[in-house]
Amino acid sequence: MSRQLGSGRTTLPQQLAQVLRQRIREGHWSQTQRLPTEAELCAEFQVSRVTVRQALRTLESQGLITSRQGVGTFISVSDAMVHTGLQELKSITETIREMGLTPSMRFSLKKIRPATPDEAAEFPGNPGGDVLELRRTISADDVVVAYVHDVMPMWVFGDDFDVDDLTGSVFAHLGKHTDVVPRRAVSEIHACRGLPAEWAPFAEEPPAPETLFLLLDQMQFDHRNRPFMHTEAHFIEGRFTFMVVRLAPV
Amino acid sequence: MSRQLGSGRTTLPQQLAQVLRQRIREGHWSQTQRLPTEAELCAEFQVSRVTVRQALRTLESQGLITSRQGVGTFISVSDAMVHTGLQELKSITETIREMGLTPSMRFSLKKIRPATPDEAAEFPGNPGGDVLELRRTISADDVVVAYVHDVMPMWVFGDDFDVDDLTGSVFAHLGKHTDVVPRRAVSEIHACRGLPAEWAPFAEEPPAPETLFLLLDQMQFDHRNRPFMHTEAHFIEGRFTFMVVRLAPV
DNA sequence: GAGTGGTCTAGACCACTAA
DNA sequence: TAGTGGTCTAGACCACTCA
Repeated sequence: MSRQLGSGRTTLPQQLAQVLRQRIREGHWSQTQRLPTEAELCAEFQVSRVTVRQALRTLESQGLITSRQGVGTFISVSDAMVHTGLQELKSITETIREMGLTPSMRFSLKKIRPATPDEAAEFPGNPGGDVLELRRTISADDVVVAYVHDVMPMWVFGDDFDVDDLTGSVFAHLGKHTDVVPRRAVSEIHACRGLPAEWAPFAEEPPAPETLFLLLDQMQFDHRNRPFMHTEAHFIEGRFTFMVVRLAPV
Repeated sequence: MSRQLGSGRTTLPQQLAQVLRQRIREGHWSQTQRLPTEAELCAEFQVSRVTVRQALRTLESQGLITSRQGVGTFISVSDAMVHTGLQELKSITETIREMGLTPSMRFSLKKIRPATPDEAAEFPGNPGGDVLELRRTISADDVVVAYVHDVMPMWVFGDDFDVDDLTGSVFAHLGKHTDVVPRRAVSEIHACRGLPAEWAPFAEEPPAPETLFLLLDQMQFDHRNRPFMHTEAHFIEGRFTFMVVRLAPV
């Protein structure tokens, strides 16, 4: 049997990975824990082996499958739990959704202001020199999981931007109203006790002063390699599990 | 000019990435911050474009370069600092060495004992049922940075193993004396206050009870997808900076 | 329009595993 | 020995950037 992949905006390996991920989730191969051979996947989806292998490598880097030379390709998570690893760049709300929870978000600050000297250096080539500062509280199933502070240069939004347009996921807004496509982020990870003092005026449900946090301090870059967003996200330890799939150097 | 890559145990993209990394470090292209075109790299190293692109993708995932369609490929770190990200599987000592520091290690426990029921479930197919338990303190430039607890099934080492053989890096020992090749690891990351109580008999330079740690709790798998090592590493917050390069899904 | 990176193919050969 | 995944090539066409 042969199936037709679409010819849309996404790449073939991306589409194929999506289909295979779906089948794994649905338990298509749960009896044997084994996927079809690469040749069989080529035939079914009418794509080259390189394309199949790239899709499989994506799933492997997500920890879903592993291959053994001379043997085959196997599912490496037995249950339906599909963790999204930190090595993959996704919005926080999307990550929550993939965990099967319902994300929600409350903005406690949306402010356009001049960039500080540090911010001006972080975001070179920002005509006007203004930045948008956000503070928001993110919840999963109505339980607060993170306090997030973002700074973005105003070139991202263009001239006809109204801060009230920004209501839900920042990534979703970017996709709809701008040509900024997030491509990579560089994050530092820290352990941290208590929320920084500067949060005091903004945290509407302030955590206990001794609360432990995982701090993700990250700069995000778009498809043209422009830094477009600096995020400090404080995740309450224990309410959110971070995973990383680490692979040996190619 | 054409250069010959070796034909050794490593793949061509791997070798090419190594050469390019070296050149970046040496500042070959620091004037323009721009690498040769893909076609030029193909010609110089006598490899196909697919090979060149795979090497470039490796460097990109390490945060060293970025490409822009229609323009070129550019160096994305200006100074000689080369961070190794968490998304890459390396031994702790190697990571320390790449930061330009000198790693050292002190074992406070090396013990062969029967596996607990949990451990037996973690390591299926372990004839004899014994595990090697390690507790070690890792230092960088003689400053303690991490407390590490490892459990490994004894099949890893074979029959002629003497615990006294194990003196330095565990990964290095595996490479020399066994056929286990680390391939991937799945890590959970947590923030944590104080060292767990079970460390008390072993921590020779115990940290203050309120010390903040980043805990990496990881299971490592070898090239045949066998789980061979469970590691709980407590890193003292601030003495070690963890970075992750996060990429948008292919 | 010239040149760059982005995507995809068909096919070759090798290394490994298991029967 | 047959079948699997691992590696690599040559070449095609497209999308984007910039002069």
